[in-house]
Amino acid sequence: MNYYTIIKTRAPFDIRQTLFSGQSFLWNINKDEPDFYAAIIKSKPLIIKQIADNELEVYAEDKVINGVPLVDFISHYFTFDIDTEQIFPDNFSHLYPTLWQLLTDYFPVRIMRQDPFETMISFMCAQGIGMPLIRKQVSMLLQNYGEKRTISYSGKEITLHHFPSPERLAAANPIALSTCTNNNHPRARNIVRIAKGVADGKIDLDALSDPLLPLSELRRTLCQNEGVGYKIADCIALFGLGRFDAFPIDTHVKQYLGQWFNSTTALQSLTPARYLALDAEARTILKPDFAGYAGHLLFHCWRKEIKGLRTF
DNA sequence: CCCCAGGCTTTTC
DNA sequence: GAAAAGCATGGG
Repeated sequence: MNYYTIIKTRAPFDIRQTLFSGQSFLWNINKDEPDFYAAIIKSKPLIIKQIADNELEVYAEDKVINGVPLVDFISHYFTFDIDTEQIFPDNFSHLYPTLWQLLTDYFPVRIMRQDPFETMISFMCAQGIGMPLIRKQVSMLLQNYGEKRTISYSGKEITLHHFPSPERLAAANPIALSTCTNNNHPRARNIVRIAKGVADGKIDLDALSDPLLPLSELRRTLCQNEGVGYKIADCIALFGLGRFDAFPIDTHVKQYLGQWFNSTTALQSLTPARYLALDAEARTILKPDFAGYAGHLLFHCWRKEIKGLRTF
């Protein structure tokens, strides 16, 4: 870690809540020093330490990451260009004053522009299990299939792992990989299969990153893969493809749509048809272009404030 | 043995 | 076509 810089954000930013809001399962908190966060991003180790509400210390090996100056890369990665208070409609605070009060604690949370493949695999691990178990699965994938990297930071050696490449997961034995998927064999099979698709170029994540691609088409393409339905497809779009209009609907989102926004559809079981109906409904409550971004803040707020669930 | 946890696929009407 | 049942695993 021979390069170090300070980044100031315009609005308050909470990296801890951001990293552990359930959008990323890659970043690790060092148990001995709970104040810094480390991960390998674009093959480059990064260490980030929050020193004030709007100030970060960033340690890297280079001033440039993925061909972009470090400060610009981090600003883009954590979407510092987005003002999270402004992503809600103008009349939102008047329509839902009690909710708005709860939400103010969550404006320092940002959605990250994560790697598409990493997001795809991570969220395929997220069906019907709790969030701590999802973290465990992804960290096991890193340990068993991700390239190991040791770095030194403040006099200590820290071990990190790359997220496994598509080629590496494509070559994995599904039975062996199932130790990383909660012993769920079908899930392991689907992960290996989709990794092969990406490695072969049959699934073109760069093409899917085109911001002009209609959301419905993007979702339809992603759903052609076994193990990916509407919800996972929308998560890949939102967290991995920078599509802040994508609005993933899971059990928690369904619950808050019913409770906070009086959706009657949300009170019924979540069928594909109702998924699409709720998706349309959410766009009338939230700004369509930022429905998913706002939805993630609502999701995190709902889980923590109302359900009292832990994310790590 | 029950239910729940950031769903998806197959069967059935 | 769409609703209902089945699936899959660990933890409380």
